[in-house]
Amino acid sequence: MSPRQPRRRSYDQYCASARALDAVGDRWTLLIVRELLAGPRRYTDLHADLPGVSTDVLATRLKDMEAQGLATRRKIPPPGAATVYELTARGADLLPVLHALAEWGAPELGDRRPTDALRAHWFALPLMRRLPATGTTAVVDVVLDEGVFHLRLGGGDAGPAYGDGPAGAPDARLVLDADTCRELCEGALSLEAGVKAGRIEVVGAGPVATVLRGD
Amino acid sequence: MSPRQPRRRSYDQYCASARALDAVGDRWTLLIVRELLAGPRRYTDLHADLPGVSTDVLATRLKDMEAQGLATRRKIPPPGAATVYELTARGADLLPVLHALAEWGAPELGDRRPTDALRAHWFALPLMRRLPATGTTAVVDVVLDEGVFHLRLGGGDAGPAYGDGPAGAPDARLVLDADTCRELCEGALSLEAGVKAGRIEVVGAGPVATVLRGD
DNA sequence: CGGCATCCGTGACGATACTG
DNA sequence: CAGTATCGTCACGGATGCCG
Repeated sequence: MSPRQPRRRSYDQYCASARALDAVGDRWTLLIVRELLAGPRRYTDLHADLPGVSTDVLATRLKDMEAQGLATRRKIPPPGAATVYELTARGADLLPVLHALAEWGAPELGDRRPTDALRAHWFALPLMRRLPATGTTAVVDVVLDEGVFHLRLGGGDAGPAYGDGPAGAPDARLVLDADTCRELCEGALSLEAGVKAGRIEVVGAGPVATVLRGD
Repeated sequence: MSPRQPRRRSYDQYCASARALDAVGDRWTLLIVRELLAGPRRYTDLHADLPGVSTDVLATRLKDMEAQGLATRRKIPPPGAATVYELTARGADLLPVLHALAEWGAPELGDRRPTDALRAHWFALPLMRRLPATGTTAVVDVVLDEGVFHLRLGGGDAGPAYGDGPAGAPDARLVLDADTCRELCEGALSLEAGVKAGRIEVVGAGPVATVLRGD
């Protein structure tokens, strides 16, 4: 019966980095993690936000991730009866890996190529590192033409630190365009300078909005 | 003439993490970086310390990394006239990525499989994060049955933070076996407990050795 | 001997079509 | 909606050969 999975290709090295790459080094795997870090996702949503991945590869990766304890399948019963994929705690622990990749990759962004897909929440990872500390946990909505997502700042312990699901009232709201967002991520533009130049609008009256404005 | 390399396969996503994976997401690339983080290496050395990589893939990766500005070729003129590969500053900036991968992958090490290759310096990355802060820059030699490597602690700015090249007199020396080293990396064993149990020997009289002993 | 280039068999990948 | 089936192509791994 068991079709004897022909043994996933391993580096066969007794090395922590090589073991990590055995688990998540396959093409598309870390990008699936990036998507799931924003919260539970349906198969079709994943396929839509990962342009270029073929259906069978996506299905295979999700199965592998499940078998390795990185993700789980779950049925949601309410009206929107569907199966969603969700990271386990072990899978969510990959956040620092994606953070490091995003920080290193931000300078490679450059100008947007005509073939480049774009989703608003892809800015979440590099952006988080560029925003000032808020002291306490704060939720910031980021609004771009391409979409909206929210960041949870200051509280790195409980679950994913960004998402685009339903949110309560945020502590502040940031309105900007994709190019401004890129300059922020690269560090070429400071939040304060962007606000002064009128390229970034900070909405909100609370202390978090005040900190973001740089006052 | 230009054979028009059919364009390296890209994710075509305007996302910092995806751009990073475009550059270093290919099989073997990050492991080559791991090797070069220890210092300049010859082609043959790389091939020897990356068991399983085929000669053409290694040559192709090195050429890609050179084209992308991650590594350079250099001739060393003295008696050992050979060409060595060396990371550029941009390539060395991948250290946090490998750190994050190593930290995540350490719990996956488990028991050593009979097929697993092992090199002493593969412990350098996860081990660095488990050693106490030394205040000032310190060089620690780590001695295992499989080989020796040294760590530069406390001074993360100047060049690679580990290596196995020729070293001057270290500030301290750590002697242990591979299994003890694994438990240290996983956090299952503290340095102090290992010393008390006689599984780790700390050699040296200076302040760094004293800190490592946990006094 | 170090540093690849070439050839070949296998498997992973990408696109499309189709199904419960 | 959530995949499975099929197929052509390309990347990978292993072995060998060439060349300074």
